[in-house]
Amino acid sequence: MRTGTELTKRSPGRPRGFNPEEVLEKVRGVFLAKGFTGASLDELAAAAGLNRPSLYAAFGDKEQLYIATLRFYGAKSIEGLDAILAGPGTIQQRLARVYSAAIDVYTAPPHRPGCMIVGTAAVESPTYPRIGEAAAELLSAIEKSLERGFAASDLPKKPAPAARARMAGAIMYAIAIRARLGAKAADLKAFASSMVPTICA
Amino acid sequence: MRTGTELTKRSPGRPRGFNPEEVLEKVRGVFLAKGFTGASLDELAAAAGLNRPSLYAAFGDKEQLYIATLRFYGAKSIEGLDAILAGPGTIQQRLARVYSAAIDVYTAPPHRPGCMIVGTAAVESPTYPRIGEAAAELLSAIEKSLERGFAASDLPKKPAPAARARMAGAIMYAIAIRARLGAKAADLKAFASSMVPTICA
DNA sequence: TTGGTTTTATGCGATACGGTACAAAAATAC
DNA sequence: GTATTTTTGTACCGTATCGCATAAAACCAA
Repeated sequence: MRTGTELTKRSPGRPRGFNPEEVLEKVRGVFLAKGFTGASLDELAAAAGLNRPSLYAAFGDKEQLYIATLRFYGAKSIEGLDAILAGPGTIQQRLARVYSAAIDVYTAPPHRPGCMIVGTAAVESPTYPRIGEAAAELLSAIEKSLERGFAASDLPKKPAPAARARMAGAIMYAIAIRARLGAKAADLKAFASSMVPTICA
Repeated sequence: MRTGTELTKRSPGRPRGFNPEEVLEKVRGVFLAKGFTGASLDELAAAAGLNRPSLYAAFGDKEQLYIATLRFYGAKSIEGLDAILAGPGTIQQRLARVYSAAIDVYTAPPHRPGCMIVGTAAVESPTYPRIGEAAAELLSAIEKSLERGFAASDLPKKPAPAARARMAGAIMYAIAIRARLGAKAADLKAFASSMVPTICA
């Protein structure tokens, strides 16, 4: 590849040996399994395939790294949510697909991690308010996505799409909690299926 | 007081200088605010008003102390739940009272701690399976209590009381999460009020 | 080649943590 | 009173932790 075709302007000095987004994805697994306080920088650096000073230089301290990971994970999740809600089928079918996909992720072996926001960020909120704020923003964004889905559906406008979204979000968070506490995917899917008609009533 | 009137038979050796249940109550505040991993034995011992060896002798290691606290807290919560559900009024009124009381506790200053099970136990489940098991048992007991309330009500038997209880529990867990992430009590109460008719439909 | 700049890698250093050993204290049993 | 038993308090040990200091490595510019 010729230099002129490269869009990324290379700054002087030694280039990074890693892609920041790939690092966030690898680090996410550790935070998701162990939580913010339970994850050590050694584990995080090992999972990312680099050493602590590199992590530190790229993302700042552990709290900043966690928040960056949380936001990255949240953005990806909302993309997936929007994609399913914009897909084919009735709103009931799409909502059921949202829950099914979420439950598959939440109950993935070996850790049944649930959701990173609900399962790991919430506990830190009193001690690390910035984590709590970021998590609250993400839950709000998730409910906004659901609200768009309901608003674009043919459901009656009472209850309001925002009210349906709060309810649908609440069911999602509860599923995430129960998944992390060991609930079986089949039970969670049965519960979700039973809730879809109620949310869409 | 004469020795004969004392029901508790004193065993030989120096008596304890503390009441175990009172210690669990004091320790609960630290676990609730900081979580299991985030709470240090120094903080826990200081909150309990005793020193680490005494804590250790009475309750075992930190994990056992946390689980004892969690079970104690859960039992107290379920007592309160049963009491409200056995009180006067329609099931709708009683359920609304349950949520209102929970929200008052969940949003108490200064930490807005939410629920200990949802807010602090869930995160530890992958790393400390016994904590996860204890937490799952408590959620199950909470839903059993709700189920008893619905079964004893005059609501139609379809949906089944157990299904109503799962839904009511899910709403409770979601409220606990949002409380810990900073949601205002008024917003949570409005949400809970909007859900009561749906749960009791 | 020489100099400037940024990223790596090793390693350190101070602290905090969980858990326990050990001796003093406070009660009962004889 | 003496012995026994249990709890209490201090002090300690080994380890894990976070964050950084320092120097080598890898790139660009001239």
